Amino acid sequence: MGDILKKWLKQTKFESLDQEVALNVFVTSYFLRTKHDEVMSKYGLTLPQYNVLRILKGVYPNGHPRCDIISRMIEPAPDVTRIIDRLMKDKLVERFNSTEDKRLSMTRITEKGIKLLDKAHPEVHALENYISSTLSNTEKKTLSDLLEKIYGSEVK
Amino acid sequence: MGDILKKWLKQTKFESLDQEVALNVFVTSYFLRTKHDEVMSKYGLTLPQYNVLRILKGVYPNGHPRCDIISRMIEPAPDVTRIIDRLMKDKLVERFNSTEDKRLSMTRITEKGIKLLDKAHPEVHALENYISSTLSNTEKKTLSDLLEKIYGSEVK
DNA sequence: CTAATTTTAGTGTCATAACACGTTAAATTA
DNA sequence: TAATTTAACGTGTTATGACACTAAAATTAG
Repeated sequence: MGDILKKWLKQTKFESLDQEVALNVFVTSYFLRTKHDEVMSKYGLTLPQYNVLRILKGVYPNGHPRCDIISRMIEPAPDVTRIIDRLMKDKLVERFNSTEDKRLSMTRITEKGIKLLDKAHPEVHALENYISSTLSNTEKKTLSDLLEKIYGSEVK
Repeated sequence: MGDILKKWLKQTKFESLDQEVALNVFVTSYFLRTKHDEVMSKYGLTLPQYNVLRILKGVYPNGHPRCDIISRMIEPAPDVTRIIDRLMKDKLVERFNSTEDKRLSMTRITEKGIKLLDKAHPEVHALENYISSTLSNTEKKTLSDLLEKIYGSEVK
């Protein structure tokens, strides 16, 4: 029980089962995040940049106001303005103003941005499928259910 | 299935079950990390700082060389030197040189550092127990096992 | 219909993180 | 034993993140 986690952290024991679960979530997340990050950096993207592009691709050819982008991110970043600035510099997204609500700064992914995502897609997919090699379908569903229980109480 | 995750990300569907699991790990991690971070900031600590202190407390009254600290961290930080610098400034840790291996820069937690951890401990504990309210003991073990399967293949 | 409040973005500043390089000491090899 | 390789740190630089503040537009309250 927990031998793999112990090896990772080079610890011999944990304070509680709850601590062990929490640590396992952190370590797994770090593990997958790092792998994901390595893939994206091959395409010149940081993880937050990739996430913004992914969100924008979902509504293409429409755009999203900044606030919407933040609320859809896995890890909401306070500094989306500058993330978009950098994506703009690479011409992966473009900005335009909403006519209905003049406060809104809309961002749309460009053709170039979509092409980049498409190019990276197989590798991202392969990474997600990496999980396949270790878990059965039933296990994946169980895992998802258990994780959702943890943060579910605070999702409205 | 996955309704909670869909709400969090304001998405209506996922590409695959594997993607869903990965996203769930990320979201759960973000959720717990943020809560953890909020607790630690009350005590003037960042998450990496807390982790370094926690590791050093484990070997007190001995110290650890920098490289050992990194390898025991949940999220190995490349910049541990400066993290330690800041902890030094607050007199929460102290440095000394190893006599056996003169390359090693050893760090030891101070009394003040231990006192700070002890003070924060109940709240950290409460946070870990937060998971208790949503999962049974059996579920916690299942969850830990499944998570370890994901990253286990690369732990030696 | 006006004034106060809320929402949304952007900017300036400071702290932190990431990355590459240089230095020293230990370990290994010739 | 000398030369080379490896390991461990620290530092300088650049990029990114966090946070507070400002401005503009929309919404709500009176």
